[in-house]
Amino acid sequence: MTKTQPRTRIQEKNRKTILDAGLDVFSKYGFRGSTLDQIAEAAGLSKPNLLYYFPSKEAIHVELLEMLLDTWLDPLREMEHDGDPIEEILSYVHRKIEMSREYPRESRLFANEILQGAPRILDALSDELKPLVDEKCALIRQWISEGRIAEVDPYHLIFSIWSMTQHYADFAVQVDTIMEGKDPFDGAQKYLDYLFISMLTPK
Amino acid sequence: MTKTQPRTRIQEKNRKTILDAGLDVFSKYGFRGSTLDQIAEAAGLSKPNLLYYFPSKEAIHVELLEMLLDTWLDPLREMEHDGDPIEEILSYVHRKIEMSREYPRESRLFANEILQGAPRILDALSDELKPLVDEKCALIRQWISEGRIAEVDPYHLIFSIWSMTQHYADFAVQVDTIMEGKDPFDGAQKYLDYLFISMLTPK
DNA sequence: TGCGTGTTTTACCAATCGGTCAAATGAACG
DNA sequence: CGTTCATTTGACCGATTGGTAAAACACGCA
Repeated sequence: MTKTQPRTRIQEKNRKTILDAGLDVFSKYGFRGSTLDQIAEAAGLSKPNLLYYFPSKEAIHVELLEMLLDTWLDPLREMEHDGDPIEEILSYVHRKIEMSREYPRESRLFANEILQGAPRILDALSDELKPLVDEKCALIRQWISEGRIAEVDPYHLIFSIWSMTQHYADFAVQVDTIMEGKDPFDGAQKYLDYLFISMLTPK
Repeated sequence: MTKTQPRTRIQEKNRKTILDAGLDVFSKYGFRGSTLDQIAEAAGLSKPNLLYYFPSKEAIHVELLEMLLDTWLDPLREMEHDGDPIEEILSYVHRKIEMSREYPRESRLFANEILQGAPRILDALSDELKPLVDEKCALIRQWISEGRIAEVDPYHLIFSIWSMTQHYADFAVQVDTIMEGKDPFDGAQKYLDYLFISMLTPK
């Protein structure tokens, strides 16, 4: 089960180059719509050279998805019982916004995979994502029962955080067309803060 | 500039069948990831037969996008100056939710196009979508200046409506995995009502 | 210098891609 | 019936697809 480690410095570098190029292409066109030639050109390598480092197109995609899932759920994991509930939720929103700003390609890669029916990630959604979401929803319900936040459906609360934050990465072209040059992220953070404070502060 | 009308009943029927099959395939795999063979099989027709009704793969895609845009903006157009601002906004949210429930494929087709950089729709975004959004944002600002809704950024307000409502169509696989069988739309509507009333009701 | 290992390229393959064409079929009508 | 036009099909095309094989190259090291 241990992953084969790159042995040389050049292998490490070229694998990273290929994965970065693959992220560029896959995040735009999805798995089926992407070609090895595109990835090869983006990486500045020849197509057979790609296949020297990865056994197949799918292997590149799978490795990208695995790397993605590893880090994608971290922000949610960090939402914990300790502090003030609303601050915990706002921090989670901030982390998600920051990820959309810093890693928009990863967000789009995920969106593309889900749009295509999540063929290579569905098991991970059931085995990793769902239990984590269930756990955090139980935490949110506890906050509600303690009267520390307003009574909202925790699942839809999480969906709304995901959708609004990832929207700025996944639909960046549309957002940029409408906002015309202005950076959307600062305004988004202020808006989302206000939104969740309004909704979650107990009456 | 007038569109060539189908002349016979059988043409009308087959064109509809092809467009429906194209919507199935394109909404899942995007333009580049979809093949004429897939569409032909989904339509129950032979590939050359498809090309008897449409000149090319792209022509099918373009016609789908044009049909989509025609109806996609209607819910926003209906948001008007007349009634109570919060009711107007909630009605818009309801219409958007209903479109995600009734036409999830159209939502995913749009999402795929935007993810791929909107190559066939970017002009329409600038020429049709942006002016409409600008107009409605001016309306929202007027409501704010009249003190009838809380002071929120109208652009991010619209983005948040789009993202949260379309999320239930675009990420249906993920939502279903987490909600396990339960219909998400009823809960979504209740949640979104509460969210926007909380946020928009003037203090 | 030569040797072995790791890396890259050239040439190539079968399968699939979007699309064409001409022939075959179907249906309406006198 | 025969004619005409709309429809469907099978055979095919060049380009592109993911992937392979083997030779060429690069480099460290004795």
